[in-house]
Amino acid sequence: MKRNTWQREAVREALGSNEGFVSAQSLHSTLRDTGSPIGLATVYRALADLAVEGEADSLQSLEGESLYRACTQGQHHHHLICRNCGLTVEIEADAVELWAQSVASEHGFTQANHVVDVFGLCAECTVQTRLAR
Amino acid sequence: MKRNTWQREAVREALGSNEGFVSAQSLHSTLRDTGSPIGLATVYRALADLAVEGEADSLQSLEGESLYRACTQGQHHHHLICRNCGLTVEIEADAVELWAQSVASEHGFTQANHVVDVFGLCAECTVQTRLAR
DNA sequence: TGTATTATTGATAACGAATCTCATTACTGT
DNA sequence: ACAGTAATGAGATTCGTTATCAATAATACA
Ligand SMILES: [Mn+2]
Ligand SMILES: [Mn+2]
Ligand SMILES: [Zn+2]
Ligand SMILES: [Zn+2]
Repeated sequence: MKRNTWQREAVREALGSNEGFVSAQSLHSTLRDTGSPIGLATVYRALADLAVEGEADSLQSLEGESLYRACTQGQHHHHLICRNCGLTVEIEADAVELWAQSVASEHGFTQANHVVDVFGLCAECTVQTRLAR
Repeated sequence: MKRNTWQREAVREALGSNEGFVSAQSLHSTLRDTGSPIGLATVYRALADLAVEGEADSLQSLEGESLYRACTQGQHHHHLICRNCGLTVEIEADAVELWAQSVASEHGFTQANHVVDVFGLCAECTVQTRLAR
C-alpha cells in the first residue's frame, strides 16, 4: 500500500509554493536550502508520482529537461510559459483538442495524444529584456 | 567558410532515406551498418546544422530525446508521429498558429513560439498491436 | 503497545544523450 | 602545390535521470 512520508509532503508543498515550472534538481536545491535533508532520488520519485496522480503537470523544456508544476485544474489543459522566469499561465482550448483529435483520425492514427506548449517572454520579462540593452 | 564533406552528405542522405523521425544515435548506427566510418560527434553536428539551415525538422521525443527528419516543406508546420514506428505526417494548421499567437499576446507575452506535436499509432501499427494480444 | 511486514528512503553507482577536447585530417582559394 | 583553417573523430566529460541495495520507518495487526 501507499505510505505517507514527510518527504512526499515536502515535495508537494515546495511545488505548490512555486509560481512556475521547475526541475527536480532545482526543487531539491530549494528544499535543501530550507534545511530539509531530503534526498535527490526521493524528489525525482515524488515528482513522478505526483504527475501520475494528476497532482502535478509535467513537460519537457525546450532543452529536453523535465519540468514540474503543481496542477490546480483537474481537467486537461496546456500552458503558456515564460522562457525567462518560468511564469506559467494555464490555458484551455477546446478548438485545439478537437483539431488534434481530427488530424489524427483523418490519417488513420489511433490512441492519439498531443504536446501543445506556448513559450514566450512574460510582460515583466519583456520590459527587463528591453532595459538590459 | 562552410566546407563540403562526404560526412555531411552521408547524413543528409541517410536522413532523406528514412520515413520518420530518428535519433542521432540511431542514424549513426545505420550509417555504421552500411560501412560508413563516420563519427558520432559528426552526426550530431551535421544534424544540428541541417536543422538550423531548415533542411531538417527536429523535435523532442516524449522521453526528451532529440529526433530529426528530412524536411520537405519549406514553410512552418507540425507533425503527426507514430509512437511505434516513427512514421510521420507533416501537417499545417493556420488555425493553431493564430491561436498560439493570440493566446500569448492576450496574456502580455512577447516573442512567442510553440511546440505542437500529435503522437499516436499509425493505421498499420494499430493493426499489429491488436494482433499481438 | 509491541511487533512483523514491507514500502520508502538516500548515498552512491550506473546509465545514456549530448557536448567538449584537441591532435589529425582534408577542403578551398590562391 | 601549398598555406590556412574548417571539419573530423576517438575519447573524455558533463549532466539529467534511473538503478542498487542496505537502512529506515510507515502501517497492519496480534
Ligand atoms: Mn490538449
Ligand atoms: Mn505552428
Ligand atoms: Zn517572465
Ligand atoms: Zn506506426
